Amino acid sequence: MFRIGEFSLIAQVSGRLLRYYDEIGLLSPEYTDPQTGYRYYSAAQLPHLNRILVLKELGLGLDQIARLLSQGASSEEIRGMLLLRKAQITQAMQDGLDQLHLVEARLDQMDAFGQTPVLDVVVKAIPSQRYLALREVFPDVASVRRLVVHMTTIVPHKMPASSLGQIAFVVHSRMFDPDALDFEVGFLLTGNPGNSGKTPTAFQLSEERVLTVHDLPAVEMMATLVHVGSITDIHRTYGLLGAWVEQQQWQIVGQGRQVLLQLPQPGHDDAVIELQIPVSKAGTPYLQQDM
Amino acid sequence: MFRIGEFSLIAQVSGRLLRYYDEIGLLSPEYTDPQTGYRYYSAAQLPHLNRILVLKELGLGLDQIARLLSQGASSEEIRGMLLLRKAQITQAMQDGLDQLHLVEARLDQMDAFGQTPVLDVVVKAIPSQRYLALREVFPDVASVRRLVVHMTTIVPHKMPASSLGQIAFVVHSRMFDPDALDFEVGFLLTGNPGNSGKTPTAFQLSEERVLTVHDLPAVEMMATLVHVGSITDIHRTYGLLGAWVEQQQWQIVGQGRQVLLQLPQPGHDDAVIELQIPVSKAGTPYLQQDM
DNA sequence: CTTGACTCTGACGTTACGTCAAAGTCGCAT
DNA sequence: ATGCGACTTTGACGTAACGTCAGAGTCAAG
Repeated sequence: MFRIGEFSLIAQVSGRLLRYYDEIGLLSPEYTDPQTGYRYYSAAQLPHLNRILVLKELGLGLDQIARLLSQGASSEEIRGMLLLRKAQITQAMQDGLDQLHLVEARLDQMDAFGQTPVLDVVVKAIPSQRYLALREVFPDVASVRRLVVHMTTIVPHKMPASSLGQIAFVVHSRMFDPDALDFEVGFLLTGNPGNSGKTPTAFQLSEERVLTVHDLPAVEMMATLVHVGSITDIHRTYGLLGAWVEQQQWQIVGQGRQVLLQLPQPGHDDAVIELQIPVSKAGTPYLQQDM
Repeated sequence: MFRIGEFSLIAQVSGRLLRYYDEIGLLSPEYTDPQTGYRYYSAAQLPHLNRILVLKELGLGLDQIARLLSQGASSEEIRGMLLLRKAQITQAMQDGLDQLHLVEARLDQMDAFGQTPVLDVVVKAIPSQRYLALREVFPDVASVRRLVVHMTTIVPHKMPASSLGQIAFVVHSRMFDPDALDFEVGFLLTGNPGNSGKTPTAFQLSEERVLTVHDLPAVEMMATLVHVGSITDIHRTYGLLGAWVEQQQWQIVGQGRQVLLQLPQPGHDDAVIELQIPVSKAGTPYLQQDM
C-alpha cells in the first residue's frame, strides 16, 4: 500500500488530482484510515488510474469516464461514446479551421488597409419580428428621408408607443441604383410576431400611403455592419459589408435590411445605421421569398 | 439611449453579458443612473460591442480584448496577438488531429480484439532518479528472481529504509532472449538525484556482487503499461506495449525499464509491474546513451 | 520526544458567462 | 393617485477540472 505521495510519484499525477478523483468517486483509495483520513492506494489501482488517464486524453469528460468505468458499460455503449467523441473532435477541428480563416482574413485586412480601422462584421441570428411598413420605389434618397421624417412625426401619436421599435428599411433593389430605390420603409414592432389581434394590421399615413403590418422572417445568419456618420456615405459601408461576405465565399440569400438606430441630429453627421445582409454558407441556399 | 433590454435585443446578446462586460470594465454603458443603477447605452456603442464580439470569435480572451481596446494598442501589437493566436489555433488543430487518431486507434482495437479489455498505455514524463543497482547477464528468469529475493532480504537492513523505493530493472538486452538477460537490477532511491553525499555510492551485496549508485536519466516521453498477474506472462504484455508504440509510429529511444510495484505473494499470481519504454515522435531522435 | 516530511480538510481562483432570487423602477391604464 | 405588469438592479451560485495556498494533524527516524 502506498500513501498518496508515493502513489502520485509512481503515476506521475498530482496528489490533488488523486484527492479530487476520490472526492468525486472516480477513484477511491483501497483503504482510508478512518482515524486520520490518510489514503492508502494499492499497486493494483494503477491500471485503473491509467485507464482514467487514457480516456481523459481522448477528451472524454470525467462524468462520462465515471459512467464507463463504474457501471459496467457494454462495448456497444463505449463504441457509441467514442464515435460521438470522434464527431465532436471533427466538429471542433472544423471550427478551428473557420477561426483560422477569420484570423488570417483580419491579418490580411490589416496589411491591405494599413492603419484603417478594420471592419467589424458580426454574423448573428435575427428572430422574426413584426414590421409596420410600406413599399415604394423612391426616386432619390432625399424622398426616403422625407418619408421617414413624416412617419416619425405622425405615427408615434397614433400607436401605443411601447410597441414601436426602430425604423428599418428592407432593400428590394437588386443592385444599388440611386434613381430607383425599391425600399420598404417602416417601424419594427416589439412583441411576438404572428400574434396579431391587439395592434391594427394597417395604418393610414396619408391619402395615398398605407402602412401595413407583416412579419419579417427570421434569419439564421445575418451579416451585419454598423455604419456611423453621414447617411450619404452609407453605400461605402454597404460595399465593405458586401465585399466581406464575398471574401468569406458566402452567398447572399434574401433582402438586405437597414436599421436606423440613431437619427442624425440636425447639423451633425452622427447617424447610426446597422446594415444587414442575410447569408448562408455556400451549398445551403435559403428560401428566397418575394421573388 | 437604450435601456439594457432593448440594447441586448439590437445586438442579440444577453443582458447578463452586457452587465458582465460592464462589471469587468470592458464595455460600460454611456450613462448609468446613479439613483437607480439603470444602464443606458447609446447607439454609438454598438460598433464597440461588435468589435468585442468579433475579437471574441477569433478566440481571444476578454483580457486580451480589453488590452487591445482600452489602451490604444499599436497595429504591431495587434498583429502580434493575431499571429500568436494563429499559432495557438494551429497547435490546437494538431492536438485535435492526434486525439482523433487516438480515438480511432481505440475503436480499431475494440473491433479487432472484441471483448478483450483494451490496453491502457500511458505516456508520461519520468524525472531523473537515483538508482542503486548492478548490471549482469542472467542465464534465466529464475536467477533474476533469486537475486531480487536476496536483495530484498539484505539491503533494507543496511540502508535508511526511507530512501528506498521500488525495485526496478533496466533492460539492456537488444532483443528478448530468455537465455541472456542483460539486466540492471536494483532499487530506485528517493531524494534528489545528483546530490550524493549522504548515501553511500556503493553497497557490497555479496563477495562478487556490488551495487552502485548512479542516476537514471529523465525521459520526456515514457510509454508505460502496467502488467498484472504472473511474472511469466510479462513478455506478452511487453509485446503489446511494443506493438502499441509501433502503431503510433513512434521510435524507441534508449532502454526500457520495469518497475516492480508489487511482489507476488507466494502462491498468488498478483505481481504488479510497470513496463516502460522511452519513445519519441519520429523525426526527433533522442540522446541514446550507453551505446 | 522532537523534528522534518508528509497528509488532511477546506477554501479560493480560474473562464465567461447562464440561471435564479429578492427587491427596486418604469410607464401605462385606470 | 394608484396599481399592475414588464423591466432592471445587485448578489449569489453553478459550470470543469483541477492548482494553490492555509492551518492543523500524522508519521517515522534519530
